[in-house]
Amino acid sequence: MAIRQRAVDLEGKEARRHAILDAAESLLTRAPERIANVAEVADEAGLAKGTVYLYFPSKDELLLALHERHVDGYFSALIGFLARSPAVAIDDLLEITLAHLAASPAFLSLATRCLGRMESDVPRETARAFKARMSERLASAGAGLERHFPELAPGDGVALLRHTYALILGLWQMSSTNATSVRMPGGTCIGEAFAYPQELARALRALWEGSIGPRPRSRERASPATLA
Amino acid sequence: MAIRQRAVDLEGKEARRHAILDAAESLLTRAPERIANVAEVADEAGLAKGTVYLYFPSKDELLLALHERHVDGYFSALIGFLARSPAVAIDDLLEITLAHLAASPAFLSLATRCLGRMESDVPRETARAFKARMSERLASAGAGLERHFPELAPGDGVALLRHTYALILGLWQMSSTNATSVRMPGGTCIGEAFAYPQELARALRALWEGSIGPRPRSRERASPATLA
Amino acid sequence: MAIRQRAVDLEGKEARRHAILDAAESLLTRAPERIANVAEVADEAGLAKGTVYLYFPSKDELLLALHERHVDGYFSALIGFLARSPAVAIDDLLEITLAHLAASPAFLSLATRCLGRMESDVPRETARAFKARMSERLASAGAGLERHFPELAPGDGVALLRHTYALILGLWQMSSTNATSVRMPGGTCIGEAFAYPQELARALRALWEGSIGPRPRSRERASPATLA
Amino acid sequence: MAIRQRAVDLEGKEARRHAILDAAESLLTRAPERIANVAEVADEAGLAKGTVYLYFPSKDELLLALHERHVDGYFSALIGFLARSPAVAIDDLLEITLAHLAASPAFLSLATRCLGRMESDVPRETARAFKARMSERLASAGAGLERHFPELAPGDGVALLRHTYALILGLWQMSSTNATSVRMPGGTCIGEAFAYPQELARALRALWEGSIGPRPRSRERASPATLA
DNA sequence: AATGAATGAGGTTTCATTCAT
DNA sequence: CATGAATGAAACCTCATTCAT
Repeated sequence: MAIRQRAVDLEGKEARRHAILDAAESLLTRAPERIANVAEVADEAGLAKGTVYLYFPSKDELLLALHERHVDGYFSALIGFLARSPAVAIDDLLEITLAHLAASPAFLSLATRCLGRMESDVPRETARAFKARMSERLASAGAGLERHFPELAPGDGVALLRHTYALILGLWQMSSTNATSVRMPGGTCIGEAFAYPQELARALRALWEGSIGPRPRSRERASPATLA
Repeated sequence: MAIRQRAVDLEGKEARRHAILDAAESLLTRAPERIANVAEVADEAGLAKGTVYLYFPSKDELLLALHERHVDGYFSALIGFLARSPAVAIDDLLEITLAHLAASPAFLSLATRCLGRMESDVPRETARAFKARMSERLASAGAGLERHFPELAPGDGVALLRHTYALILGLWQMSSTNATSVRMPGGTCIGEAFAYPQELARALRALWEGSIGPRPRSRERASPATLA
Repeated sequence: MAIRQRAVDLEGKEARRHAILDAAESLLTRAPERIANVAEVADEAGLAKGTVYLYFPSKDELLLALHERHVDGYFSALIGFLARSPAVAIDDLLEITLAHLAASPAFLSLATRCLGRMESDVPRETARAFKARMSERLASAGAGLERHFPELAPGDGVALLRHTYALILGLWQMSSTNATSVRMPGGTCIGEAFAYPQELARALRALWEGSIGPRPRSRERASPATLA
Repeated sequence: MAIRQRAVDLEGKEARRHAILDAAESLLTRAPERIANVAEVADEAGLAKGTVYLYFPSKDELLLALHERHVDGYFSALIGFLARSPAVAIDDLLEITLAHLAASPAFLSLATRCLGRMESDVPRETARAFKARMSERLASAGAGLERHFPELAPGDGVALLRHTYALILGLWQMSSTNATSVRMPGGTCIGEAFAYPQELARALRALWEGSIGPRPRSRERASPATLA
């Protein structure tokens, strides 16, 4: 009974934690050019400002947790797919990636900001813990990758995923100029800018082919799904 | 806090602008975990706070200008090297890249923060202008690259450089946790982290080989110069 | 700088709002030659700077609110008197006016500064709202005036009050030269200046007689109460 | 020769002084919602910032000098008219007044701001000197007025003018809500606001009639010239 | 546990004025 | 005389965090 009560409480706590993250995500998606303050997040979650601090030790940790939820979703999908599928092609991974970015419009924008803040404002220990969890995910997904691609020596899978994620991030930061979403109008380039999804597809294919050797492009997915 | 000399002519003004950037850079290098405020920068430059605002319209623009100076230095070196050299190997480019990062310890840290701020705080027009200048540099260096690598179709050079720079950035952000410099003690990994220079070399080589085909490694530069 | 008590209910909040205005008024009265900054006001109220901003959106609005409290007091007294008294003589109104100015030494000085700022710095909408509330008060008091003076056609009461207030303001501005209060030593003129209360009495009497016809001076109030 | 040279210099100085005032006036008229800074004034006058300080000891004194030029123009016109005309009617004075305000759109706006600043920021002595000069003008014009209106006892003319000017000022401050000019569209009232020229005419007539007795309205000038 | 009032450090920017050239 | 670069005081406001209720 006491245990059950505690479980209920824990469940309730976790649910509220997620509600707060949902609120932050919602605000971030709705107004991507700015980062909401704690009062707004609390308000959006239907809570008082102080309550947020019962669930997150600081605003930075809240944002980091939201970012981590994004990352988690992405890697879960990746790991799940690798576990499920008998055969995996590069384009499959690309598709999953782009689909995820389209589904979480705030992902890269938040990632960029979180990483920017981690450069200075986030406490060392917090950042370390975050990196550690990130490593675990990478290791897990990397192992899955290695199962499918015999070309990959042990450890090469993690590295490849690391490079992949680095490209996803870095390319976004070069393309986004207060860009609100990854949606591209018809996939066309405007001016000097470039279309993020197309460019990412291109870069990742080069990276992967350079890592595991040239792959024949799967015919039916010749052009990657346009985002959004 | 007396001025050393008034900047009367255009030349002197440019010199003072650079002196302010030098001051900012110096502070950034000395204390990488925080970003100095304008008063500190002014002080470091031996000027008054208001004087800084004669040369930069805002603190953000000051930081962006410093970042741009870094970028400029890197791409100038790249372009210069491509123009000078009869033959260019992948390892040459890698070496230049790593050398530059080692010479500007604040480069990637600042880049990360600038990009983080550009996601929200920097005025749209400022960010746009920055991206435009960045594009020019990329285009110039990309053209140089295409002259050396006949495998590259027109436009592929710029894209490759873009991907390169994206990797440099993204990988840094995955590795740095309040890391102060790219210096690595003996090149060994500590804990979950990974050695940035080695990892970057590996990733770039994959990217480049995936883009322009496999290259034999030049023998005399088998291992990239360790950063310092 | 500890708080005395938290303002939890609406009543307490209103009280705190007034406490802040009291603090501002106190500072203004004590040092009329300067306008305190927000930190000083907060300090005087025993609050933190930020707390002031919980009650007033900006410093200008704080000052305007104080000014409005002055105006409100004056017009309330006027309206109350008009409602209470069976018969009203010009000298009664004059007396109320002068008494109020004496009781609020900061009134006209603040009014002058507020109006000066409204000419430029105050946001259009703020100024508009202020004027609207001012109009209401004038209308209310004007109606009361019309009830007592049958000579006044509908609408003439408001106009007369408007002119009255204009004279009060304008004459103050011509007389005050860093004058701290309306107190005059013995009512005598010094140098080129003139005695504000006497001059105001004279001007208002002319205005009113020009508006509602000549009135016999009430004998027992031949000379207006000297201000103190 | 030396004298002539000096005279030329003095003339030149005076001319430049006026050029600076012209510049300030021009800016004030062009953008009435803000007060230009010294750099802008200097720029508009085709001079350097520092040069302005060779002709005016401070910005406040510059503004005050401009304001005084306005006042001077108004009283000169008044005095001139009183000296020239064999007979003077109230409407004549009203017309001159309104014409002047229309010709100097920045007059009252600047006056309001100057008086607001004099309440605190202007040095006591500067303000005193300004008031003294103002008194002289009033005395001179007041004497002229007394010559035309035998109803006025000695000293009453000055007082009447003082009250007149006070009404002009005070009424303006009650009407202007960032109003840019005294121009009124067709003389109609909008909302709670009132038309400054009409209201001023009404108030001044009441004041004057209360001071010198009822006057028959001159027939041909039944309605005062609309401003603009 | 929840609230939201209070805190106050923290940083940016403006601009009148000075003074070296 | 003229310049305009340099100064630096002055003031505002935000918002993450704390803590009394």
